[in-house]
Amino acid sequence: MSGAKSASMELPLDQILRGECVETMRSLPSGSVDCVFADPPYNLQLRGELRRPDDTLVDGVDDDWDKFSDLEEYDRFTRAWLSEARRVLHKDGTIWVIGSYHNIYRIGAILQDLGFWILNDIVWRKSNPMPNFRGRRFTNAHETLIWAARGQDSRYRFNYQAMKALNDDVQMRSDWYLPLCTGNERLRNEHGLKLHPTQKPESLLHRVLLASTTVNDVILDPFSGTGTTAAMARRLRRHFVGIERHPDYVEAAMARVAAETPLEADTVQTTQDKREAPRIPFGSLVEQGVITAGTVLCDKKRRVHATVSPDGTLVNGAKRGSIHKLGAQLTNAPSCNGWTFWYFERAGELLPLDVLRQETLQKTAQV
Amino acid sequence: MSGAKSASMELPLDQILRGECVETMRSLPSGSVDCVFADPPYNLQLRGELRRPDDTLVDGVDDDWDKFSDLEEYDRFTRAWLSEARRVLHKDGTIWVIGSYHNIYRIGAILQDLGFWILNDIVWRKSNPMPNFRGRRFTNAHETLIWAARGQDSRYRFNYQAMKALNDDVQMRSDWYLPLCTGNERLRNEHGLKLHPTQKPESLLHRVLLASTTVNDVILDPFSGTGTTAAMARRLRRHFVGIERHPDYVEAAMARVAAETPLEADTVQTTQDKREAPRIPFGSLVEQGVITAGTVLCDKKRRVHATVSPDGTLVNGAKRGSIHKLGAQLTNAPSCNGWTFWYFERAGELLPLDVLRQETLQKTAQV
DNA sequence: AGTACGATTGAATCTGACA
DNA sequence: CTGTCAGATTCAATCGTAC
Repeated sequence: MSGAKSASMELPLDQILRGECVETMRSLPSGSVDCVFADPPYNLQLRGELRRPDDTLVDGVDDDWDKFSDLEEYDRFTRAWLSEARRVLHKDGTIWVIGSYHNIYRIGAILQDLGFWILNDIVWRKSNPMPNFRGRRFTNAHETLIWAARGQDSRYRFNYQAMKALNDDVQMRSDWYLPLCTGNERLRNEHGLKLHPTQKPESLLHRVLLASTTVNDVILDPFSGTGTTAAMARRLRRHFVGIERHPDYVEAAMARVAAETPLEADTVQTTQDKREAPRIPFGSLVEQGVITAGTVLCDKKRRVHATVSPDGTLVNGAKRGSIHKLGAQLTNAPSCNGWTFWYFERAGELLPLDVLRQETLQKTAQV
Repeated sequence: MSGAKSASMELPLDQILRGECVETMRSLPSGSVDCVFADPPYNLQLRGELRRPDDTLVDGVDDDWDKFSDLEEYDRFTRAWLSEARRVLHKDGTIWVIGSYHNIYRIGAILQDLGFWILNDIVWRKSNPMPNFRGRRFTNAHETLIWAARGQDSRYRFNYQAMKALNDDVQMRSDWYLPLCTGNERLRNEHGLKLHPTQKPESLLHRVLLASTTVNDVILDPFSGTGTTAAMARRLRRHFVGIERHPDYVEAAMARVAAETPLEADTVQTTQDKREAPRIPFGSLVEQGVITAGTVLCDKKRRVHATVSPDGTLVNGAKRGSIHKLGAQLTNAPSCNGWTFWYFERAGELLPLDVLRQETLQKTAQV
């Protein structure tokens, strides 16, 4: 993506801006960020205090920033910041919003109303959730992230192969199993108490950024908090713009970012999608003599055959076409990937054409 | 609960009523059912045909009942049936609604607007979801159920101990891992094709009814379909009222219910489901910082080396792959167990990766 | 009878570059 | 805007058939 970078010179890059989220976003140029990650107030409607079975008090979220008089006010607030976020987002960009059942249905509906196009909802399954102390409901063991493109026709980024690699070579699913942010990772004040009530784990942002952004992309976090998004952006060599109202959080987040060492440029690279690899026309392999005209190809089960022409087309009797077209035609399929359909013989072994393409790619990449 | 039973004499008990859902609900007395389970149209908005990589066609949901002109029409429809459902529901009753990201945010917001009080959202994690064939999104591997009381002050039923027993004596969480409805359980027509495109698994309704109703309670299902709710109600000795528009489905559902034998009253709460085997992808260790990107691994005799990438692949020169694939490649072996092949250094000692996996497993035993 | 392998299938908002 | 075409893309289960 990074179509957004041309406008990025006006962006205050790699900073946490202290200010109200909507007002501050108004100062940012339109279409200037590649991705938004937002962890807005949850509108938790806790009635009174909550105690554990041993009578200790649960430190719930009761900060002022999480208080809204009613659903309508929460909706107005949500519509305001999501509208600004959409303006600032590049047309091919995506947005992530995390929430719980208290607020995620308001968020999701308003996202759709504003024209965002939902791509997935992701369930963050907590390995160590807080138990339900009263035994009146199911243990609330997950939070929901909505991942949406700016619009229905956005050509958004999804690093499919990197996600697949991250999950032992099977497709990454919409349910993610990750622990809460605890221990050393959790920022604490001078009394050893948690600095922020809802600090998100780095592993969550690591996966979000790895899935939907690339190196040097700009990520906007309008509710920056302790700066997990910013820190992970720096670690993964992305850029960030954070917005945060509370000066203590701004300070803590910038210190955290400063302590973060970016990964080496060559180790931050992930498994590439084939769509992004340089395209090699089959004909160029014939030109380069990687495969010679006259070679007879067949499919894996040697049911159909074809001969390579000097112009890179294949010939079977009166039929002629690209490796894809002829493969589709001979199998009566609507389409065909000729690279994996056609095989050639080398040292008595049947190998797919794709092997030749990979070998050529590696040779040219070394230069 | 069963506070609803006084009014149940006017209810057509244990029948599937043929008719439109809103109109038919109007004929039911107010406050007369203890629980509602609803599986409304999802408004999928599929745009074209979809083929698997092997060129077979995916049989998508293209039924007329799932077509709406726009979100506004879907919202009107949703508000209408949820309003009637709320009227028919006893003041201490609860409602379950299942959906996907296409519709669940509309549903959740309207539930809240109408005064329902959300108790949990439940994630049905599918053990065998359909993959994402184009590699453009995460595998859509879950659906969401919202569980809500009629109002904030409802004294609703939740069978906490039964749920705990069902879950090996630990609190039941909000994420449920259950297979799709397939095989013999799936109703089929005379051609062996699925009778209904979206039949829900019995295990799901089993858990829903066991959690939130008691023997002899009345459950209303306004989108009855193949009658999974009705069948499970009968099996668990509850009563049901179904509503279904299509006469074929009404007939099939009633036959299905007739074939269902109620459990003996004393065995109703003994069913137990299997647990999921724990699996830790190597990539998740990178995400969680158990091992950091850039770390150099080697084999036991330090003959080959590789560097850890952020997506959990290993890199050696131009070669990249999972811990298993790269190990196999570098040793020219047909396969390789990367967990025992690769070693890292800790306190001057060379330890296999498997040590990290074991340590992580112990810390976060998956449910 | 038991095992091996192939065919089938599931609520899916499922491509993108270039002329 | 439309049209064309290269070419990227699947996991878990169940069921039927062959051996």
